[in-house]
Amino acid sequence: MPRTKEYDEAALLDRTMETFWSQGYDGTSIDDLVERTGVNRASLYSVYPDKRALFIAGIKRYLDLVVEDNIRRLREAEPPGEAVRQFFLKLVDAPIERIRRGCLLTNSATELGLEDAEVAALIRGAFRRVERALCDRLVEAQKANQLAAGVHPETLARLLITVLQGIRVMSRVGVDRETMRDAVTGALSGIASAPGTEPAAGRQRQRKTRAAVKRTLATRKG
Amino acid sequence: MPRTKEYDEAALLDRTMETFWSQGYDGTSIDDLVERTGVNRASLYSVYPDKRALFIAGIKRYLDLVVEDNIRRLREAEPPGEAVRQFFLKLVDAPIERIRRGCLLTNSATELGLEDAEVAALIRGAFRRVERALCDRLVEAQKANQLAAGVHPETLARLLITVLQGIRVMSRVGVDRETMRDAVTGALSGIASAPGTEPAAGRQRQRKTRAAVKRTLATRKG
DNA sequence: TGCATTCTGGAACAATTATTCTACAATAGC
DNA sequence: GCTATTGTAGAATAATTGTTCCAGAATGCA
Repeated sequence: MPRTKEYDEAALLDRTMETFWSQGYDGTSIDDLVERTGVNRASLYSVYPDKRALFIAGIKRYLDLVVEDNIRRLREAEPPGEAVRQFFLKLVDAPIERIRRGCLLTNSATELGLEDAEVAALIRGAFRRVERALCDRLVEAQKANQLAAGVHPETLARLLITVLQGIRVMSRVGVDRETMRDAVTGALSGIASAPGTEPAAGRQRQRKTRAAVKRTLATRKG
Repeated sequence: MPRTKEYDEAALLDRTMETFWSQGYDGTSIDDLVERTGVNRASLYSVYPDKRALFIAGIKRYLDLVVEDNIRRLREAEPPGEAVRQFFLKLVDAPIERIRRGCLLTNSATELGLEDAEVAALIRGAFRRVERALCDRLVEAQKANQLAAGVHPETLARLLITVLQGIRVMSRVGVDRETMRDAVTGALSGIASAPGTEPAAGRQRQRKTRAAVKRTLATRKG
């Protein structure tokens, strides 16, 4: 009986997610969404009761697509130590536009805080899922002798999600890659960098080459 | 000749800073500022040309008060390793309202990104100042044998500002203190916890007591 | 006591906001 | 082809936004 829809629901979700991701919650107007999704105002409101619902749908889309994809990458790469390492190196070596966008969860966390309890819970849940995935791989890495025996995987995993969030903040305001790479290097110092290699005792690994130190000092002046 | 002002400029700045800190840039209206500062709209506009200028004034106030105070604490405490340690422990043990507010710089970084180049530069500058202060103390700590010789202070300093930002994100959405304390513990694992004590080799220090592990596991379920 | 000058309170304005409404268009089954 | 039903386009609404304006109030110096 009804007239058929002219828009694609998946595409609508993707565009909604992207818009909130780039512009934030307050920074995105319904008009923006109408324009970016190509879907009419009335149609938007026929599916979602209000702006907040659209936002939550965008967040959930982000969880399903971006976060789950990251977790999959983390879980599937081998060996485990290298999976964790590559996960963080990719973070700072991503294309510049991707870096500048940051993370929808990080951006929403600071923008909304605990103002919206449901959103906050979604964000905390995602942090936990990533933490758990990191922890699992660190346990494996330790068994495979890619992580120093004295390290507590849970503690390191919690350091790592924190570093992840920190990187996302700094990358938003154009902090240089070298600084972020150093942060990652420091955080990963307990993990063997070459597969199967005995990990260096703790932070020994993070000593720089002379060239790297020079680069760092040069950056200082700028 | 003129009529005397009825408001206090320092108080105006403080209230402006606090309002943007709690509510963000987009989340704060001029009406909010009029109400919270007690200063009339016309008076506000007679001193600052627009909302953005008020915001930048608030940011600068934050730099002068909060950031400088943090840096002073970091620079003056002794011994150096303990100064760094206490700096981060205080961060996660702060009163709950303080925790929930997060950091004006972190919040602004994710909200505005590079949209406003001047704001972004102010934020990056502050990050750099803190990083430098951390680095200086780490160099001292290393000389005093409170930091393992193999650790590169600059690298660790960069890890630490990143962790600082990450904590500020997670504390906004109510991540439990235990998680954040673990992150800090992990980040500080190379620093001797008792003054004058030989630092543990790298991450050895972060092994938990049995009680702490139990607490962690209990948290998992909730 | 004036008068120039600055501050203050709030009205006024135009733009933008989220949301609702109304008129119309397109389809599916009769 | 009619009609019930759903989608669409955009006008309408009411609230809020940042900003400007104006009439009056208070001061310091002549």
